[in-house]
Amino acid sequence: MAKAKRSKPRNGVKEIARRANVALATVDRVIHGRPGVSKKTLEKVKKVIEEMNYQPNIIGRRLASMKEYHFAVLIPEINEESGFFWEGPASGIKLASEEIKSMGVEVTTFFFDQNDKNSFVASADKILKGKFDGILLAPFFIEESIAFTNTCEAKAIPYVFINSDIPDQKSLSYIGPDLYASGYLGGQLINYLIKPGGQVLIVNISLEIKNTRQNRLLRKEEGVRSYFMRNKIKNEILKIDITNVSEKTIEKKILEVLIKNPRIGLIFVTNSRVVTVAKCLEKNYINHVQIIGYDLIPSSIDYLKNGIIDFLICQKPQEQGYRGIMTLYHHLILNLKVPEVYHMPIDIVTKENYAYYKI
Amino acid sequence: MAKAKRSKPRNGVKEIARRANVALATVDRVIHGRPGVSKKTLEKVKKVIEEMNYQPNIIGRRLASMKEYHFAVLIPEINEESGFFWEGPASGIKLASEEIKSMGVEVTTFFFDQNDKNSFVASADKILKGKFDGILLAPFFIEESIAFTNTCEAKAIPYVFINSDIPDQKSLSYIGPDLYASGYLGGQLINYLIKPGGQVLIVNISLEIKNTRQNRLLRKEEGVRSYFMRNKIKNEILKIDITNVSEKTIEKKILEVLIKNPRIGLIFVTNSRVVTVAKCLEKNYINHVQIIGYDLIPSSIDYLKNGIIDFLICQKPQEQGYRGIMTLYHHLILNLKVPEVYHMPIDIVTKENYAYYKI
DNA sequence: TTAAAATTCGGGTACGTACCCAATTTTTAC
DNA sequence: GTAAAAATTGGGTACGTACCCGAATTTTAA
Repeated sequence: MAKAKRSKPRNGVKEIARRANVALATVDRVIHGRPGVSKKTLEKVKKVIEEMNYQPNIIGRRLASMKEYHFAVLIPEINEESGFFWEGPASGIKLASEEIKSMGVEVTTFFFDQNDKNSFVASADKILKGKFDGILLAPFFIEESIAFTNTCEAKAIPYVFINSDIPDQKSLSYIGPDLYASGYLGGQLINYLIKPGGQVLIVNISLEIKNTRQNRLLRKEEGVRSYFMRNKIKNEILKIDITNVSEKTIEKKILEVLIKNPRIGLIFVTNSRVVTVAKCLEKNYINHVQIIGYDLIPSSIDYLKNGIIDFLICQKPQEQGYRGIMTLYHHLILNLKVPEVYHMPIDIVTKENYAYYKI
Repeated sequence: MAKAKRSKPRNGVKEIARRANVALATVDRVIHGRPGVSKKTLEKVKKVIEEMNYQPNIIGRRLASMKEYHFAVLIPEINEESGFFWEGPASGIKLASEEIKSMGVEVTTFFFDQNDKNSFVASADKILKGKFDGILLAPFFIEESIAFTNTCEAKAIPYVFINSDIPDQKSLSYIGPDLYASGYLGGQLINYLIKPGGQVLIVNISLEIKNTRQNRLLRKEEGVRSYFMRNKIKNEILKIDITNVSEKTIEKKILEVLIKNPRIGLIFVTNSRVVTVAKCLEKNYINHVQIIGYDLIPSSIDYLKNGIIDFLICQKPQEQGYRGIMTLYHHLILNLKVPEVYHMPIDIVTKENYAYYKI
C-alpha cells in the first residue's frame, strides 16, 4: 500500500510518454512542433497522440507557461460625436476582461477618432508594435483596416471584426449586426406605422457617404427598400443624404424636405443621428411625423419616452464587445471552435422595453 | 548569477508566508479557515493577507485541488408538451458546459414532467443525493421548489433560479424574464395593432391557473392591463382561462368566445400555447383576428411566417441557460460577484427578425 | 579510427496552490 | 516534574505542462 495516489494516469503528456516510451520533454517537443526530434520518434509520438485523442489540460498549461496573453482592442473614441454608442461595446469588453483576467489575459483598448483616418492608422501602428496575441477591431475605415489586418495575417495574429465586417478579409470571426436584415426589419416596422398614402423619408447622415458595398447606412436603406419591393408596399420612399453632421445643417435640411413634402408621415434614420432628427421635430413642434432609427444610446431614451421616436433598431452593443473578447479567448486559450460569423439578434426597442437593454 | 528565476514573488501564498514568517501550510489553513492555527498566528496571517489584498491564483488553485465541480440542472422535459421551449435553455447550458469543461466543471441535467409534481420531487431528491456543488433550476412547482431549495440552503449548496423566480428564497441569482414588464410591453404591441373599438381577448392556457403572486401567466396579464390603464386605452379586454390543454378543448373554447364576441380583433396568449390558438384560427379560416403570443419555438415560426401570428414576445431561452451555468461558475470557481437578478432583455420577434434568434 | 560537431533525448525543476504527515511546541494529567 | 496528549507548525509532494540543460547518441570531419 505504498503509493495509492496513482489513480488515473489515463491521459495527459505523461501517459503519452509512457505509451510511446519516450521522455516527457520529447512529447512536449512534438506537441509544440519544436525541432530536435527524429523523424522516427516524431511519427511514433504523433501516432500515440492521435490514438489517445489527447486534449491538453488548459489549467496545467496556463500554470506552466506563465505566459500572459495580451489582447488589443481598436474602437472609436467614446464621445458625443457618436452618441456614446461605443460605451456599449466598451462595457462588454470590460466585463469579459474581468472574467478572463484570472486566466492571465490582459486587454488593452486603443481608440481612434471617427473623423480622422490618421488616428486610426496611428493606433493600429501602436498595436503592431505592442506584440499583441489577438486583436478586436471595428474596421471603420475600410482601406486602412485592410492594410492593418493584412499585416496581422503576415504576423499570424488573429483578429476579430466587430460591429461591421470586411467579408474578404480572413478574420477569425465577425461579430455584429446583419445590416441588410436590420433594414429589412425596419421596412416592416415602417409598414406597421405608416398610413395609406403617407410618404416615407429615409435619412442617411454621415460625414462621408460613399456608395460602396461596405457602406453601413446604404446597406440598411437597401434592406428597407427590399422589404417594400417584396411586399409591394405602396407608400412612396423619399431619401436624403446629409454629409454635414452639425445640428444646424441637419435641422435645416430636414425642415426643407418636410415642407416640400407635406405628405411625409415617417422618417427612417439609418443610424444613431436619429436623435438629432428627433430633436429637430420636437423643437419645431412637428408631431404628425413618426420616427424610426438606430441604436439605443443615452440621449435617445428621452425621445423614446416622450413618443417622438417610436422604434429604435438596436444590436446589442454590449454583447458585441463581450463576444468579441470571448471569441479571442476561446480561440487562443481554450482552443474552442469559434463561429466565422456571429450575427447579433436584431432588437426592436420601444419605450416599454428599453429598460431591459444594457446600454 | 545562480538563480535569476526569482523575478516576481510579489504576491501569492508564498509571499504571505514569507511576510508573516510562517509556513505555507499555515497560510493555507488560514485561507481555508481550517483549524489548527493559534489565535496569534491567525491574526498575523490575516493581517498580511489583508495588507496584500491577496487574490488567489485560480489556475494554481484549480490545478492543485483537482476537485471536480459538479453542477446539477433541473428543468422540464424537452417535448411537444412545452413546444420544445426548453431546448433553448438546454442548448445554452450545453454551450456553457463545454466552455468551462476545461476548468474541471461537469454539468448534469435532470428533467421533470411539467404535469407531475412527483417527478420534480424525485429528480430533486436525486440531485440532493448526488453531492452537487451548485444547482440551476426552474422552480416550476412553487412549494416543492421551496422545500428543495431550503434543503440546499441547509447544505450550503448555492442554487440559481431560471425562467421564473421565487423572490423570497435566498437564491444566488435569478435569471429570466420580468414577466410583468413583458406583459406591459404586450400591451403596447396590442395598442399598435388593435383598431378603435376592437376588443382584445387575453387567453391563459395551463393545466393549473392558481391566482398566486408567482403565477407566470397572470403576471403577464397584469402587465397588459396595467398598460391599458396607464395609457387610458379604450379597447375592451376580455379574458378566458383554459385549464384543459388538449387541442380540441382549446379550439372549442376559442371559437365559442369568438362567436359570442364578434368584435374581438386581437388575441393575446400568455404563453407558447399561442401556437395552438394560431392553428385553430388557421383551420377555421379566421383571418380578421390578429395574434400576439409568447416564446419562439419551432412550431411557431410557420405561423409567424404566414402572418397568422404577428408578434411573439420572447426572452432569450438560450441565453438564460448559458447565463445560469456561467453564474454558478463565476460564483464558485472564479469568485466573481454575481448579480442577484438578471432580467433578460424582452425581445419582440416578428417574421422579419426571427431568424436572428437562436432557438 | 577517432575527435569534434550536430542531433536527439531525458532528467529535473518551476508555476501557485492544496493537503498529507511528521516535527515541534504547548497544554494537560498525574 | 514528567509523561502523555493535544495543539500548532513546517516540510514535502502532487496536480499537468513548459522548458532549461546536460547526457546520450548519431553524424561529420580529419
